[in-house]
Amino acid sequence: MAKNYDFKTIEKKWQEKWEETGVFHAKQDFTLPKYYCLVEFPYPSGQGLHVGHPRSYTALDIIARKKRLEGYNVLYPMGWDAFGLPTENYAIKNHIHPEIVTRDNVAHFKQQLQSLGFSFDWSREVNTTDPSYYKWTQWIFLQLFKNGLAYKKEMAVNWCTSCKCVLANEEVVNGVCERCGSEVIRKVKSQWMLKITEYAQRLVDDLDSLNFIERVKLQQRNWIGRSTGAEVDFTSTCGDKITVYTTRPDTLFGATYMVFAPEHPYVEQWIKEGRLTNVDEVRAYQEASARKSDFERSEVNKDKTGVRLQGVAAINPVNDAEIPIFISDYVLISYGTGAIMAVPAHDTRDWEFANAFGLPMIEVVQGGDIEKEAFTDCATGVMVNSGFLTGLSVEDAKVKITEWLTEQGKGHQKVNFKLRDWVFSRQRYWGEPIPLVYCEKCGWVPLEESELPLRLPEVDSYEPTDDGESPLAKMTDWVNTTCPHCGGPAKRETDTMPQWAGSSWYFLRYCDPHNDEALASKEALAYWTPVDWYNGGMEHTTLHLLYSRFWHKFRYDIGVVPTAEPYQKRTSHGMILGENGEKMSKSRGNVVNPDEIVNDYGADTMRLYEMFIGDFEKAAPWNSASIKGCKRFLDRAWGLQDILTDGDAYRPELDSLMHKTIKKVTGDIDALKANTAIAAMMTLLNKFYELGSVNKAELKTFLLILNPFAPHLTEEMWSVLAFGGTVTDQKWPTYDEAKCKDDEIEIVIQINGKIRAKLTVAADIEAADAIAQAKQNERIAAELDGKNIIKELYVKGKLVNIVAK
RNA sequence: GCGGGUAUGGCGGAAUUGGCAGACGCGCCGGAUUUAGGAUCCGGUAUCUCCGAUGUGCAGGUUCAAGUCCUGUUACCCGCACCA
Repeated sequence: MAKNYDFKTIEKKWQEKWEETGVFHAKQDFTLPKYYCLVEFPYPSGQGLHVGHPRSYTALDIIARKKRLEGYNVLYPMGWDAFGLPTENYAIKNHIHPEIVTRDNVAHFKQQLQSLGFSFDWSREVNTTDPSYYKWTQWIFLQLFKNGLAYKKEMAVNWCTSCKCVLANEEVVNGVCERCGSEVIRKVKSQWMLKITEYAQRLVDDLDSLNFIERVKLQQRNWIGRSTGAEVDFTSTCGDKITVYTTRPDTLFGATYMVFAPEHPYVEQWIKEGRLTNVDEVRAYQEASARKSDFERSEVNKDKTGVRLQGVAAINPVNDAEIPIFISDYVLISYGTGAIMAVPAHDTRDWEFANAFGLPMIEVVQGGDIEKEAFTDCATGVMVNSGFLTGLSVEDAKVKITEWLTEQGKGHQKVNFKLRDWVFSRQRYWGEPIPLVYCEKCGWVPLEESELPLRLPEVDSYEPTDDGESPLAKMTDWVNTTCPHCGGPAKRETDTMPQWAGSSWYFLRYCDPHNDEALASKEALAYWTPVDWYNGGMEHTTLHLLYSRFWHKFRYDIGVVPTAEPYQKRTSHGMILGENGEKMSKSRGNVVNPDEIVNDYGADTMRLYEMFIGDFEKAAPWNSASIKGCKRFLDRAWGLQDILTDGDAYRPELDSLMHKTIKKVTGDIDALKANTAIAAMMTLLNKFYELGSVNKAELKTFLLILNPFAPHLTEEMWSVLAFGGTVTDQKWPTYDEAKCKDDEIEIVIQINGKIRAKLTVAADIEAADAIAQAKQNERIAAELDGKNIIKELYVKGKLVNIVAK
């Protein structure tokens, strides 16, 4: 009898051996076929690893290990996205430098990851807080700045009252801070912005060429929010040109009023020019809406409010009709032109507003009942009351009116995006310093590239300030510097970059992590990029994933990288929930600690369980009891040693099952269906025990296909049984398609679609024979007695169905 | 409100093209072994009025045949949310 499998000793032994031999280091040989597997590098929080992390890491570890056995030069790296607020807050609270906190957290995370036996290439570990790393983050920022894609702007931003920091639009969820859940208010501040909107079109279009799961593509498309419509120029009664954006230019004849966002510049202008007769009322409304948070402003089912601008009206270019102008906060200054033409008969919001204010409606598309609700259907309606558009379909009318507007010089087709520019500065300490200085004479001036990295200075206090200044602002020695351009006195930018900066290019650094001359060498980038398979969380779809695609496209444009897209394939894992089906959290008390699982059951069991838990893409609740099944399976696999016999070929009775299992496991790994791959291996193992033996050829194959899932146990058995070398030296087993088919199959015989008998027949039996044999069956014959056969059919390899009355 | 997804035993979940629903695992029941507990091994396990019928959220439909396709509907989850 083999001794019990001592996972603690054996797993440690192999982990040390892998580290010692560097067997998982990507090879520097650029002639080999390559495969780049990537998982999102973690933020090394003080809490340590969450059981959710290994779900993603194990899935791609399986891919990486299999690809290596298939002969690929695999890059499967790991690193640390280590800038960020929790570290800074912990540092403030405990009076420890964030660098120390980061170092300790990284050490803990690394030890935890290594205890799970992932085949990461640790020689390429990167850390975003390392000056030799953020040197290149700063370098990329400088290129953005030099190319006009970074600009500073005074604007209303999202301000987290607890983090005391600006948030990107993407970081505000339901009006509260994505990170801490505190209230987010609007604050006017001068901010660094990145022109992601300049790439909106390409970010949408290029999705088509990528192998991303559909829900990721869809979410990015919706977030970018492209719409095609027209800009139409109205005229004010005092001669100003008022441009509005609409996706329904066909309804132009139905415009009965116009609405401006309260912040629209014409309001200010007309007040100055003394054209408005109700200035007090207008001012009051402007102030009231300015006080509201974004959240209040966007609350659903809110009654429409607004104020008419008395003294000025707009003139419709298509029929010279004079229509009133209102300001209302349902029109946003940040989208389109900040002004709309209102067509209450055919737009729900305009309909509500018109009803609240008793404004007239003109039906211009027939087909609905505008007394009851706005008729917004574009597909079925016919134009009415619309001059030269009358009688056309909506689609034709759109084309015709746009042509007309263009000819008349009163408008043109226009594409708009919901995506807004990226608010890039943060008023915090623990981030990359922005390498710019402000000179009274020269304005914003970039540091010389030779000055990079611009290191974070030591500060006395990391406390954020209530006035919205970065803690760095207090470091006058650091702030006061000289202008690289004119040599005069200048001040450094004291805001830092958001956490998304370092993660927008880390996958490039892995290709060549120790390069001093460039973010990575051209040769390494040409060989390794794009990433072949990237797995990560859905929560990053409109954050990290979108930001890094934007940065990558920019780098492509300036010739730094060889591809327009960073990631060829993107998948996303479901969350692991607590045992009660709720999200794991400290406050719910349902957190599972991965260290305990590894300690009690071993890394291989943990890996196997995380893959067996369910559909990889879906959320799955943790179940402590089920882990036992995985442990049992591995113990039984270990026990195969006791029933091992000689044999260099699969035994005939197992031949077909062996080939089928290889096929199933191979296909399922590629399709990210580890759960059914494991089920197939369990079935095979059960078969070995049922037969009471396994021969060498069979066991070798079994260990090879199990290896990516349970690398420690399989290596140990391979070694103990002296199969030669290590599993990592072997080739992934192949299967013979012909042998995956059975000679004899069982088919079902149905009468009127109900199963009445089963029959074993040759796999290649002809339909007529199958039906004939079916009818000879006693039971079938009895059932058919006295009935008329209406129809007989044979589905190859499946069933015979006889329809009879 | 808009967009997307999900719904299958006591539980987690299987089921390429419509073709034996419930693979695999957990749990449970029975047995063996064991001083005992645990572990292990063997057998069983959708439901019911049990030689037959019924069963994949609910109601219809198409088909020889529906978890799978179509129409309607409910519940839950995720994303967006006055984007003109």
